[in-house]
Amino acid sequence: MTNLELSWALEEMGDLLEIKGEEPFKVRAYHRAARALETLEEEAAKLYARGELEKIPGVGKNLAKKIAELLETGRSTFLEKLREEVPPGLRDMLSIPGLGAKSIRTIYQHLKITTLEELEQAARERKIRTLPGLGSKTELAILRGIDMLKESRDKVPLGVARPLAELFCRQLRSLPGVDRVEVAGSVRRGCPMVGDVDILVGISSGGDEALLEVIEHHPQVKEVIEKEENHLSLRTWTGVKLEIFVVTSEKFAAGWWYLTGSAAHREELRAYAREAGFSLDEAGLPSSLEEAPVDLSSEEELYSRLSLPFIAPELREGKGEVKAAQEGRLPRLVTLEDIKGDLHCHTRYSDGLHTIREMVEAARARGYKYLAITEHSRSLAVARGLTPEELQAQKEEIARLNEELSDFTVLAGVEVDILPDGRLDYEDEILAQMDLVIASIHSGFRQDEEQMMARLEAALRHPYVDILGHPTGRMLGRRPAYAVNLEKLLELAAETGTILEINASPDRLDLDEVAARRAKEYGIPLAINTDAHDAGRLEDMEYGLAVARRAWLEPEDIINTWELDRLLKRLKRNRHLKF
DNA sequence: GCCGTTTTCGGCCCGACTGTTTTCAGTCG
Repeated sequence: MTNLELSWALEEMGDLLEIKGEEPFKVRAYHRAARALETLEEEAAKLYARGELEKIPGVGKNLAKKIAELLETGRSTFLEKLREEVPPGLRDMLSIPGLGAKSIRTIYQHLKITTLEELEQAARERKIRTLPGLGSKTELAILRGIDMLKESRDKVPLGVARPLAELFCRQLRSLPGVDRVEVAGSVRRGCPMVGDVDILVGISSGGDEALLEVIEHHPQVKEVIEKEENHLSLRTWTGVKLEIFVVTSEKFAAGWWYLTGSAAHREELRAYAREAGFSLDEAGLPSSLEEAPVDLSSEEELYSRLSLPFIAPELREGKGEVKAAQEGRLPRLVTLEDIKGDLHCHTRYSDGLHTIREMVEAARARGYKYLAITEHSRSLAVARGLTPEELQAQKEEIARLNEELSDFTVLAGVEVDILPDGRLDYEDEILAQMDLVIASIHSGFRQDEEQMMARLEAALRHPYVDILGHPTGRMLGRRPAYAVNLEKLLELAAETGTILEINASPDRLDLDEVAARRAKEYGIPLAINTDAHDAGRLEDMEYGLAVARRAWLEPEDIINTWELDRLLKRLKRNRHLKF
């Protein structure tokens, strides 16, 4: 049994114990051990063979025994007993924001509901509000939560799908007879949530079954869903559906275009081609992977045969990109090479993992010219928000570091909380001394639109707030956006000159592409920030870029593509200064 | 449940917000 499977088993035990009403610290012990197993470098089976299971942090005598049983028999009597006591369907309900173990127990005891479907029906029939301790707000939260879960059902975040796709591509490339391997589909288009991962393999001679067999037995593969001569459909242990297609190399270019999609883009392009008098065969537009023509050298050629410039995969959504290409209005999309710095990250001062120096070194290694350190403010106690004194100390450390560095600038920033009443979590005098201020909402998510907008408006009108962080507060598949009126927010940002963030963390991607494109129409500058809590996560910039590119944004629209002095001049706080 | 002793028991992150009820329990970050 793999570490991941062990981790899932412990996770499920923890969840079921929680619903059962076990004491929170016991529940946490299971969850902590599950996380430890998930991130464990070595296979637990090897540790077990050496009698060293208890060396795993968070694993003691009891859990070691349960893990040992799982490793030996592939089953757990404890888990099976728990499943008998607690209907496993209740677990899904834990993912509904605002609904916890106690409420789930109440619902189960009174209504005998065990699945999300039954729960949704009960909520629609207004039965939840009749239960003790539950009311109409909880009922609404349930309906909203189930809606959100439905949207992300059978989908994984790009942050999971893309690394997995790249892993399989690397391994496929190393196989004999393979000329070329590329990611296609929604991963290539940079979609924030992905249903399946499409990979195209180009081989020198037809139908190599041995090739697909190797992949079938890859350790990441849990099951084979479907197997044909030139197509393999798999599910990985992490629940991702993988579609691998094999074509001969001369069909690769057309096949790659076809498989990248989207269906809407293919249709838009076909319609254009028909109208412009091209025959589709001549143009090389396949209507299936099998029909991919053999005489196409690249996607660029496909577009140029239609007298069009290359259309980047992120734009291929059938949202006017073909017409724009025809009229020469395609954007010059922002790329990683354009990015000169990151304006939102955390260090050990608050809830980050690394020191300022370590973060700065990582940013320099990426070729950046500047990095803003932006810790949490006092009220966010769980994230060890900084006191004014700690903030001052950090500012001094940053100043010392800047003296050392000749080719790089560290900005002393802060991510200040917008409190539920609209005030900011630091005094103005403190904010005035910072190089850069991000304001974000981390509490009071359930306020109604009026309260929320009043709060956001107060922050945007604040003279020292430069950037609004993760503007809608959504967490992909986990938490819906708070009650924000987007149009009003954009109007306010435009009016007050406040920069809006595209938070690049793959858990957030907030603003999303629709809002970001609207922001551009308003002339609002955007910042793509990773919000990195460790040095490695600075790499999340690529996910923010995917959003920006899908939003048709150009380097000019993104302030962290600008040189530092230009960026600083643009900040609200500096507009009165002369440089 | 685990862990580290103050070594076999007590602390473990804990305060704030929300909804429900009417003084507090449940949930969350």
